[in-house]
Amino acid sequence: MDNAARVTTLAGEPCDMSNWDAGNCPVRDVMNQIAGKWSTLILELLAQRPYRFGELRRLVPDISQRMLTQTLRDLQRDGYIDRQVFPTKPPSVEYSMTELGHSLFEPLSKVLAWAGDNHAAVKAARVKFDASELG
Amino acid sequence: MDNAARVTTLAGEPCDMSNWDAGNCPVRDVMNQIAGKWSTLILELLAQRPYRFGELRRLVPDISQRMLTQTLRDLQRDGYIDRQVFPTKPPSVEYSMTELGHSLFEPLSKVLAWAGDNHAAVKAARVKFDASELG
DNA sequence: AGTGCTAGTCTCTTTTTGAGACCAACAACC
DNA sequence: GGTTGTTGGTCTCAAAAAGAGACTAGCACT
Repeated sequence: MDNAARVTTLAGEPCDMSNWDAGNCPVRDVMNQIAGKWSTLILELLAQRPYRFGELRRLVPDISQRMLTQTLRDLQRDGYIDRQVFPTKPPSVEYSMTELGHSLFEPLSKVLAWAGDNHAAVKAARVKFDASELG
Repeated sequence: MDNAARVTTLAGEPCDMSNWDAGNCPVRDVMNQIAGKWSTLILELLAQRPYRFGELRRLVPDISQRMLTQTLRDLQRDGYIDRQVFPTKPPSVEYSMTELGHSLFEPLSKVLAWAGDNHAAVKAARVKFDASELG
């Protein structure tokens, strides 16, 4: 009943906000996975080439095995990466990016590039904000 | 000492992974804010036009006031949005997107558009994954 | 016989998030 | 002049998520 209850997103898709749950709004449903603390990092690595579990763990030193397992499974569930088990001894598991994953990573890499280019500006904004908080 | 300890990101910036903490790696430092559950939603709204606190709360029905306050303060701290207090009675607060915010939103909106375009494919992948889990 | 590698899982603790009450100042209504 | 509503928050407590680290099984190498 709010006259602003219906809003058009920049994606061009109307998004009924009075009925906004995670499964209904594409932005929330898709982004809630990508937005995980480790997801973009893993996607960035797998966009280059396939990696094995242990490699990823070593490349991202401060992720726990538990969260690496979970992040990989979530990304696999959404169709961004593939999991392939090789019957070596001990068995090894290789993760690789799917076509869907690559198509997501194309726009996503632009955001990552922005982050690299504007990291200094963001850090400067933080310093300024924190200084004004003290006064 | 790992021969893969140094990796080049697609952003073109070398990222020393043996020294990878949140403050050192631009991707992690910047993305960890954007990746919040509510951040992209708020950015999407503020990219259209300025909004007041109460408007945002009504537009995103299932965010708690606590998280809206925190998300807005985090986005403001990183320099993406501006907070302006008007001395009306009761005082009103308007949030608007800064230039930095708009420059971030340009690539980010592409990802959001991808989410809208590929929501069906992601949901299909989930159904397939969940089905194969049961078997 | 002992050590190490694989890709995880299980448990416990700490951090983050969510739900909801509470706040002060003023305006409008009755 | 007392009640109600509106503003943009904060505070507390419960629930959910994340981090730390021990533990597993099967096999290879020494």
